[in-house]
Amino acid sequence: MSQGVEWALHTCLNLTWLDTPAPAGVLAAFYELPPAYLNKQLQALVRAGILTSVPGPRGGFQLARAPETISLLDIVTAIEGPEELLRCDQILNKGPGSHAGVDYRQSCAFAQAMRGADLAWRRELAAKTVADIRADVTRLHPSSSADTRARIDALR
Amino acid sequence: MSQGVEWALHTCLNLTWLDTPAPAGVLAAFYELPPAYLNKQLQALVRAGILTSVPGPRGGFQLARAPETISLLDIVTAIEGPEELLRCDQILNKGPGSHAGVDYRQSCAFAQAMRGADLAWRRELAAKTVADIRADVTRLHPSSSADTRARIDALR
DNA sequence: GGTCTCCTACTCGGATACATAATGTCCGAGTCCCCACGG
DNA sequence: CCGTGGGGACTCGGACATTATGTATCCGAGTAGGAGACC
Repeated sequence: MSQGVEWALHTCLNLTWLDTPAPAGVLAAFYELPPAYLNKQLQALVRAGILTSVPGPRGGFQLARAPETISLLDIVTAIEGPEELLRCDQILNKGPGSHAGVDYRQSCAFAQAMRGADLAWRRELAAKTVADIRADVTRLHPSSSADTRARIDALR
Repeated sequence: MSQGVEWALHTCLNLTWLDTPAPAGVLAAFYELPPAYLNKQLQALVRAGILTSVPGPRGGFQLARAPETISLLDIVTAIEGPEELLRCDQILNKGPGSHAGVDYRQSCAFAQAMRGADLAWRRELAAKTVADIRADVTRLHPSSSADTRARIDALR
């Protein structure tokens, strides 16, 4: 799975502490990431409606909606795309009892099982929001909010 | 996720109908797959202890143990490797409050959440065995056993 | 002093290279089967 | 007729190309902000 997912998750969390846009360069410097490449990932989050971008000076990225409404699944699908974990190519079509017009994504027993596992995975990810993570972090490290804001301002 | 997983799943199911080894070429022709590449995937299943291979004429691959003891997870991990879906690179180490000696695979809230989803996925896959799939298929298509055996023999 | 204009610096956004892993192919080592030969 | 040895064909196994995907980079379009000139 793409490494950009991890970057996107942490960056979204960092953005929850802020109330003004932060440029991609600053967000990248936070974890010493390649700035242009993080920018690319953030663009995907913008397309998914998770972030909004403002160009020009004092511009950057910020959350498009409340952290409570952003699930981890939203971020993962924004980066990785909507395809399920195992893309079923319906090789049964090439098999012996292949009837044209049959959708083996539905009838194939393996596809059903894999889809079930895929749904379980997505259910877990959909249940956890960025706000939940922020609450967990705040509980363990109450200074995170101030620390993050300070560091962002220092890099700005 | 690698396409070889789908091939391995269906091939293992086909092998449950047989009691003699089947060569990779025959198993590949069953679904019109590239023979040498399927061979490569089957080698991984052998290394994982799911199949056994016998060389020479009348040789090929066969199940190493009862289908009831082969879970879908076994096959997936044999092909894809044991890594979890999202490999956490601990980018927090580069962050502000990074304390050396802390394993962020454990403490990072995102890593925990992703690990939970990963476990849910694996639990689903581990619960379903090749024998379960075979039972499902037999229920819907009782002729599958004879059909598969006949086709394998025809290709042999 | 206030206001308008222009210019500069800064940002995102997409088009462009590079690296890595998945996919696909090929040939060699080992093994079994079959057949011919000898007893 | 039966046992035995050798040749041939078949199989896996790993080493070698090729393609696709993820990773990384660069430059252009657009915008806000500020400096300077003019009223």
